[in-house]
Amino acid sequence: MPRSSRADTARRHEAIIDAASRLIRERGVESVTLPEVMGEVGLTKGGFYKHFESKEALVAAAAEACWSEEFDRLAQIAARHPDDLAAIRSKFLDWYLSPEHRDNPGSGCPSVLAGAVARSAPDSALRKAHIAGIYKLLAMQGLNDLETDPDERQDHLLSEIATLGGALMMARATVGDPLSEIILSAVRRSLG
Amino acid sequence: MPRSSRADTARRHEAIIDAASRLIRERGVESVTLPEVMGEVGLTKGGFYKHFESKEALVAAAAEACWSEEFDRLAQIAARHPDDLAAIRSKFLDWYLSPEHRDNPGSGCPSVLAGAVARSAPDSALRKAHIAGIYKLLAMQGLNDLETDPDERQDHLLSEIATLGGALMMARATVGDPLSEIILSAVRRSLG
DNA sequence: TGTACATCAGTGAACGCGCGTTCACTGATGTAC
DNA sequence: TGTACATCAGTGAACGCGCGTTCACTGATGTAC
Repeated sequence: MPRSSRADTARRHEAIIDAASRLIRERGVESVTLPEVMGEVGLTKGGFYKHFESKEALVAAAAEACWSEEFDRLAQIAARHPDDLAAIRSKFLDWYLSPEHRDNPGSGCPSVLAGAVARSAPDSALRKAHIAGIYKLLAMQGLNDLETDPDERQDHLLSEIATLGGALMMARATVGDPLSEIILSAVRRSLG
Repeated sequence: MPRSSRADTARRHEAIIDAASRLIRERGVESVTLPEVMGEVGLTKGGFYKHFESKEALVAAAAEACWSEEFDRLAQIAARHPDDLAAIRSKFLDWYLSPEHRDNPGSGCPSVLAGAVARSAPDSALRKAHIAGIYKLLAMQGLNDLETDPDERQDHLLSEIATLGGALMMARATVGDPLSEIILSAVRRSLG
């Protein structure tokens, strides 16, 4: 199967990113292999380098896709509850702290990538993509300029985001034990 | 260098666990290799299997060691402020959300292993060790029997632990950006 | 619209590499008397 | 306390394996006229 049409190539390019984005969230950056990602799209590994410069570049693109998914999800919830910020927040929390989200990291929150980001080089494309994602998330909550000086609303928002990410991580690490569900519902109640 | 004395062997066994525990927290379970761990202790890789059945078994032992370290740290802080629970909590939070802790995962909180735990088999020794660690941490805070029914103190404690883990994870993922320090201090203020 | 040719997405074999694990061997340690 | 022997922690070469990456090649797609 030589040379594909431009449309096919573009479609496959996106499919590679989508597969990587899902697999990486499910099993971790280090455990996902290029042959596996390419196989998922129906291609052989040799062709990978016609799409990306390296595995690192793919991982960064996958992280971006993962953040886009998160923003789409937020936008969808917002569209379902126009002009009702409380309902939007509540529905988002319900989903975030649900067993469904816990059990499906492949289509879940980009926070699952935080460990890999932390271990990546200071100037890695992955790190840049992840930080950009966090800034965009904050901007969507109305936090456009971060202040170094104490600011109650900013402190509260950042804490809440940390709580969500931490709760998801703990719930996933304790799957199989009653603790997992207890964490999800405890945090859900705490966040009101 | 054939056969070592029992004392040397026991000392090396602990050294292997300590090295693994540090390296795994720094770079992730998948990125740490057995030759590397053994080299750290001054041995060759072949000898590893006289100490552990597999890499998996070492990782579980390393997780246990990592939790022990955490409990020692808590005990040390407690010893410095006898009968002053507020001071103990405050000092612990200061340390947990400090740039020093953020920048030294190798000697830091076991929460850094949560991702690997989540991806490990349902009955893995690593998962068991991690869950046992969380239960012991809760017991130290006076939470001996978890309730499925709402309980304000329990909800609050679990949320706080989630917040700490999430904040550490976010701060590490954003190192190099002002956001990292902002997260640490915002969460520190929010937790009072 | 048709023809000639250049482009380049994808193939599949090959590259060097290092992994986790096994194994025959070594020789000081520990044990039995 | 001394001697003879079994034990076993550690060595280093080797195992099969699969990784990320490279490359010569293929032939339909896209372009130029």
